[in-house]
Amino acid sequence: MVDHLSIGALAERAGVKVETIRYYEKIGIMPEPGRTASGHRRYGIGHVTRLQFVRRSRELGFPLEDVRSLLGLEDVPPSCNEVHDLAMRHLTSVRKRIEDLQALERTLANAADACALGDTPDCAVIDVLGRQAP
Amino acid sequence: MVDHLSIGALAERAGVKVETIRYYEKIGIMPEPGRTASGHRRYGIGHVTRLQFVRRSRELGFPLEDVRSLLGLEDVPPSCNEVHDLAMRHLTSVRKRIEDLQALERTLANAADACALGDTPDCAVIDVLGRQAP
DNA sequence: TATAGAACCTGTAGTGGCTACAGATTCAAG
DNA sequence: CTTGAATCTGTAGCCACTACAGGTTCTATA
Repeated sequence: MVDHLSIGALAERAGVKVETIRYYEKIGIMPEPGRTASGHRRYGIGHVTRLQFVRRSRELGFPLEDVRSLLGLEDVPPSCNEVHDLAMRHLTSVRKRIEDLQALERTLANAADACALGDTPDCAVIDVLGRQAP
Repeated sequence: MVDHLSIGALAERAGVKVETIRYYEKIGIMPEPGRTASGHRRYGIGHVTRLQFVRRSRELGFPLEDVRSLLGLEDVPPSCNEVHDLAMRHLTSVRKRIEDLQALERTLANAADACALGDTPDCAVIDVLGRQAP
């Protein structure tokens, strides 16, 4: 079975933009596909699966370097333990980002509330921004 | 009173890196300061206040374009209403990011849990990444 | 006063993860 | 055969810095 998908068809199937596919190829996340006589890329089902994997990993917030590891592009395909570790490290950083954003959300919401109530002489938001500590 | 702070002293006082200050100057967030005869920048208290405002705004996640507005660098200093609107729009986007990250966190945590329990034949994390929908 | 090393200067390139564009070629439908 | 869509390559831009190179100047100590 010969690869028959154009880059556009692959893009549609995997839910990724054409330019992104070419970018992934350039940085080695996607393998160089076959070409038609005139130079157009041709893809097969394996490429679809791989690209979907990459997309899903990205949606879950893994940086491309992690995706590289997950795909086994560094040395060998990673063991389940290695993958689990990677996922846990990522999970930790996601949780940290959530906490940071929640703190930020509270500060912002408080300032905006005070502003709406007009209980500071000037603008409460500007007020908060001008203060030293949160 | 003459400006007497070096860029390093300003950086320390405002909690911002020296390079960042020069960058802010280049893009017009910070005004061009006075210079010594030999060309070193000299800053005053006003610069400290302003830079702290910028830093705090950035810590609260406002993009530099918003900071520009908040500082009144576009046209006139913004009214309290305009600031409030800006803050609310930003708050909405922060809340959206929190929700997205929380959904992501659940998916990741589930996969990692399944992995730890070993209740999928292969690696549960890889499994999740390979799937179509969340 | 000599000197070492810290701090400063400018300008440029790199980061991550794409996205957008320019200018050319090729494909597919009518 | 023609037209318009898709593809090709290569480069520049996005955000908000950060890092570096290669130079000058300041400051503290001997």
